[in-house]
Amino acid sequence: MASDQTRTAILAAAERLYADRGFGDVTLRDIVAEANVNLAAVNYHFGSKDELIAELFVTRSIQTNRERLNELKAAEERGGGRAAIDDIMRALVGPPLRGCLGPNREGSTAARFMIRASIESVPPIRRIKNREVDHLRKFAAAMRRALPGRDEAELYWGLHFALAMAHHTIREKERLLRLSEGKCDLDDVAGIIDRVVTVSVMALTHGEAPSKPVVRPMVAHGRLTRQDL
Amino acid sequence: MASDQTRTAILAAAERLYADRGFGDVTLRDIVAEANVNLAAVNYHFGSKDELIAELFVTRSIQTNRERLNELKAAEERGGGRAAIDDIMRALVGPPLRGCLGPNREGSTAARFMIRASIESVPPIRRIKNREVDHLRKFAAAMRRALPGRDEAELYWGLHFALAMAHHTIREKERLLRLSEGKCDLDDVAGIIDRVVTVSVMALTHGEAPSKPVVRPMVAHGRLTRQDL
DNA sequence: TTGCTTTTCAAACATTTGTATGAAACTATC
DNA sequence: GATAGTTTCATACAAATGTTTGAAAAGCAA
Repeated sequence: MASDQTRTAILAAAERLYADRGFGDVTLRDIVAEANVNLAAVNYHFGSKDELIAELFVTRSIQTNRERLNELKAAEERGGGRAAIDDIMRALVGPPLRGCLGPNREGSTAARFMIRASIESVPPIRRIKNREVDHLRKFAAAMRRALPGRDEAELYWGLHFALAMAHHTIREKERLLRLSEGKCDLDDVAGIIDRVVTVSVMALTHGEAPSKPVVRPMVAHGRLTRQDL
Repeated sequence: MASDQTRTAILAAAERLYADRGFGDVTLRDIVAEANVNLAAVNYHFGSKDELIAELFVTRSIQTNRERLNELKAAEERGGGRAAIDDIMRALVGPPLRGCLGPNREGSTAARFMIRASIESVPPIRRIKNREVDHLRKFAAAMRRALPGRDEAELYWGLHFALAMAHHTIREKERLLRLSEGKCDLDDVAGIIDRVVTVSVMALTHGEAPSKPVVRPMVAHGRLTRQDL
């Protein structure tokens, strides 16, 4: 078996170009030029352009999903089989937020690619995203265990809003930065995660005390804290 | 001056096709065929394909923005110059949610077009969305008056999260429906607006009592209510 | 009608695009 | 080192697409 350095070079070049210029503006010829390989190599190694994009996206998605499930599992073990709702939401929104935001990730091609994939929406990526429902069901199940007796629809709305805040922050971070004239610190990823988790849990428990205080103890700037009850 | 029925026919056909099949799958030839006009008519009347898309989107955007500002103005008059935070958030998320969701809007081309524009993201639409910041500043100003002394960043985060929940609900309504197996009622627009407003206000006031109870008094299914403090 | 502007039309343009082909180069196994 | 399988390469293909053109048609004012 030959070294698949051509395959790898194509993947790296494609991810970089898509991240920088978007899916609409990058052609296969751009990619092979960047990767210094022949035009036909893409179809030889991946079958088609769409399959190349799909492979890029599933790779990163699997990464995020694995981190999510790891965090969920850890939280469940910590809680003796039943994770606290805070930790569940944190496991849900933490990985994608950490993966896409933050100053350290500034130059990360993977991060910029995932942001791009969240802004633009091309058919191969949409197809993969549609399969995400099965993955989310695991979180719905954990939430059901954490908040037994709670109306099912409420759980789904809470899950939905948590993803809304996380994804919208990733997708619209430039606009939020511009709107707030820099007052919102998009580099403080931990603080953002706390924010999203806190609001999600508030939405789910509608104001009741959470099962326990939010885990992360301190953040530099004034972020949301629970001061009710 | 001739009747611009050709212009109008193109706009209608384009909006319908884009709404149904997305921006990526619809060509100028599809549009002119649907409108029963000549291919060159698009460039004659609009200059380019992108300008046609832009005109479609600005028309609908202006509609939403006007409704928002009307609601905001009404709320400010009700409050003697200072609108309650609930009403501000409601003015922000109500119009787009009402415009895109609900069973009555099922067949509305405008609604489906705006949903599509929120899912796919093409350059001409992105350009227009970037100008939306000025519009949002008016809401930020109203929020500042409603919650004086509050940290500026907190206000922007609340605004950001409100938009996140509203837009994400519009954009991912099919997925939420599938994930919840129909348990989340996407046709109950008023209930959804209440939900988003309630959570947004909770995020902004982090658990404190709101300036007044949420306006809408009753909804059929069990939705979020404030029971804290 | 005459003359001028606006609008429509068929046709062609000029690229751009992803994909396919068939030969050449390379690699590894016997 | 011959052979079979794999990979690379230059090139061609074929189709789609937004845009342009120049003439014909339609409107309209005098």
